[in-house]
Amino acid sequence: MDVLEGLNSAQREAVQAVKGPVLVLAGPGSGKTRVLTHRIAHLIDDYGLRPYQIMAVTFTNKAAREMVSRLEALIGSDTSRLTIGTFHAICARILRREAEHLGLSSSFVIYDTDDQRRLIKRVMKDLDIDTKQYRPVRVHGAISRAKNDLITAETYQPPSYLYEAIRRVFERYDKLKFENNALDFDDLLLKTEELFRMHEDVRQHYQGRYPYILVDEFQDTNKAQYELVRWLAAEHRNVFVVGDEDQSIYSWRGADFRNVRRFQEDFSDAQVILLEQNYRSSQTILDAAQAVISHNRQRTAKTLWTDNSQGAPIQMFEAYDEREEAEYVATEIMRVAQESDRSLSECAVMFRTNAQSRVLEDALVRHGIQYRLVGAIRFYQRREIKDVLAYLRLIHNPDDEISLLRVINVPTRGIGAKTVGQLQSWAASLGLTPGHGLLHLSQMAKENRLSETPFKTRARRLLSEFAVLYGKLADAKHEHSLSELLKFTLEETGYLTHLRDGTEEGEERINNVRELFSVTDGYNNYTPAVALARFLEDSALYSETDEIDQDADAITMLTLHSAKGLEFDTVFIVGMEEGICPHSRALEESARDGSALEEERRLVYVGITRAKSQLYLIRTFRRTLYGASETREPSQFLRDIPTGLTTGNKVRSALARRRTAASPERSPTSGLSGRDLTRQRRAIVQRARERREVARGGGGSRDSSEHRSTGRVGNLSETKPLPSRRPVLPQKERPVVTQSFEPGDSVTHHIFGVGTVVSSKITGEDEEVTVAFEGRGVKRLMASFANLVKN
DNA sequence: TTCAATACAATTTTT
DNA sequence: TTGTATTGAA
Repeated sequence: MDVLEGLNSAQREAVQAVKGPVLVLAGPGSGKTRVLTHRIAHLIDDYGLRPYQIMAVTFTNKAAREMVSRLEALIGSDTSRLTIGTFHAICARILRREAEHLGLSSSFVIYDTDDQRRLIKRVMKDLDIDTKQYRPVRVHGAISRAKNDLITAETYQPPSYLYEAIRRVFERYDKLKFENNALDFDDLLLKTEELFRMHEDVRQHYQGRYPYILVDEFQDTNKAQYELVRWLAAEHRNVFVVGDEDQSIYSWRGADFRNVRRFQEDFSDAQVILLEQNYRSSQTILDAAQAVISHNRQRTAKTLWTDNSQGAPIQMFEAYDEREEAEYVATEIMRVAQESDRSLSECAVMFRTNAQSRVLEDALVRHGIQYRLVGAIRFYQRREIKDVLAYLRLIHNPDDEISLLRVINVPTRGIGAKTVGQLQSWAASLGLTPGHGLLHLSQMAKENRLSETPFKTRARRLLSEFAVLYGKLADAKHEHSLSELLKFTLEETGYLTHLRDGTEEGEERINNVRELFSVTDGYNNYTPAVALARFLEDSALYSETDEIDQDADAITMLTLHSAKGLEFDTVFIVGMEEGICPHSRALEESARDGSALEEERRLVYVGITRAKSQLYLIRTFRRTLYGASETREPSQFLRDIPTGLTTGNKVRSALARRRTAASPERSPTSGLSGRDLTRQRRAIVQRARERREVARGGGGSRDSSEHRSTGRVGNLSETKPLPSRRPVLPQKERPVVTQSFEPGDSVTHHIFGVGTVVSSKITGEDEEVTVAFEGRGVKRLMASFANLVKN
């Protein structure tokens, strides 16, 4: 198949510019992903490159996966040798291979934001730095930003004496992290850059290995990433970067769209190709987007154009308050869906802050509209998942103190701060990390040498019990498959029992943990040790931001940030008010420096350009924020849009608004006082939520797809369960409880062997069985997990 | 050590 | 208003 077929001339040019540096400036909806995949296909099919000579960097794992599948459809040849991934994933791989050059162990774990903050807090406590004056979050931000700029603890120059404390934290944080055999997200980039800079032979190896490099979303690279690209491309200079300054919305994470300019300076012979034809939006929408973004000063002007028709005017609406706003969105969605016979999946509601989603959810539930909330609480950030992962990480890497501290008293074992402190100093006195100290302790316990330790009776007992438990888990990693290890860990630690607190939330947490098995099952082909390492790596770098299932008949609710890269037929942007969009923080900052406001404008630009044919820009007259209700001003960005492109501009009088808000057709419960109305509505939402619970929990198939993914999915009905939204691995059937156990029953467990049932009780959907195993002690097991067989 | 009361702060989040 | 982190009593 001809990979050039169906491409316009600019796209074609970009695909065929094989040699030398190329910069593609790609407007929204201009087919840049298409260009990237077709270019790779061209390199392989027509140019005769081997897949392993190409490195393609994307910004999310999801984008990488998408590119692979598109590519496979395009060329059908083997893509497994291609290097496609995020900077972080590619760097992690390189670092593990080259660990020895940096004095690292290749089994390092990767600390996420949460781990980083915990460690920073600890460091601040150690250094006796006031966490009120210096917020750990801020300190972390400062350190992370420095690292993104390739600044290390040694080269960090405190901008004022206030920052001297931060420098000290930075130094100790890095040192401790090293002792924990861990790297944080930022280190992955920083250390790889260091590797290339300090080790010429290594650098040459990778330069030779990857003569062709492609980078997507180049406007969102930070300095570290920029330098990495520079090192890699220095030899062959076949570097192809794609970006759009106008869509740079992550500067607060260290991204610097000026890298686009920098690229043109550093590679002065770069071909610059503009993709200006928009295939996505109506003329009206494109015009509005251009009108908004043209007010930014720091940008290269572009001439976006489209062959698409003028399309419908942009619908403006001022609601009385956020409830009416939500109500309006819900009724409009129903109207649009009915009139145009479109799937709900063609609709999206976007907002600046996550806090805005709640009222919307309520309205959608009331109207029975199915929705998907992107990026609520991410699966891997859930407490229960992080706890379990911390156990596995500790099993993998005993030096990981952050993980140890996380789990040492979860479930509560009576090991508090004081005992932990004793353990730390005892281990330190032996020259061990606390994790290795525990392993040592477990050995001593076996040899009856606990009296040689300084711990007092209670602490000695509790600590040694935990040490023995940990020793057992650590031993188990060599024998069992990953899923078995996970199961063993859950059983031995009693973690699931700990979660089962009788609340529905507890059940949900248990289900989440169970969901982990569907992931670990995918690693069972590897040898145990490799499986554990791979799994930890993948889970650290994997975020299922939005496994958006395009087919599900549900609308999508998401922040403007997470909307980047997506498109919808109809888009609602709510909260178009000063203080929300642009956000008040940005307004404060822009008093000193206009760039914060420019980024807010880009955010709106991104939002607008997601829409294909219909756009709604909605604001309120009055809104309750942090418990206080205040009148609001329309967003300044609305003024940028010519009135000729819009409709519904009339602002009704305050009186009329109030009447609308309480009008009979909107409120079936009219006649009630405001408070009663609220109560009534709450009851309705509550009932709808309960129905949802029933739909998910009760009866036949226990598809828990809505828990598995990042976001929540609302309004699941019995008849239409959403398909699984975690495409990573196929879901395995959970063992169903088919037996019930009586005290005295003799049972067999595949790890613990033969035992006798002591007691059994039905809890929720499961059965909790207490069994005395011969020589292995008394265990409490979940019947659905344990696969107990009656003898 | 644990749990409940209280204080406090509050964007955005590709890794 | 809401969620989380810290503090103080049992």
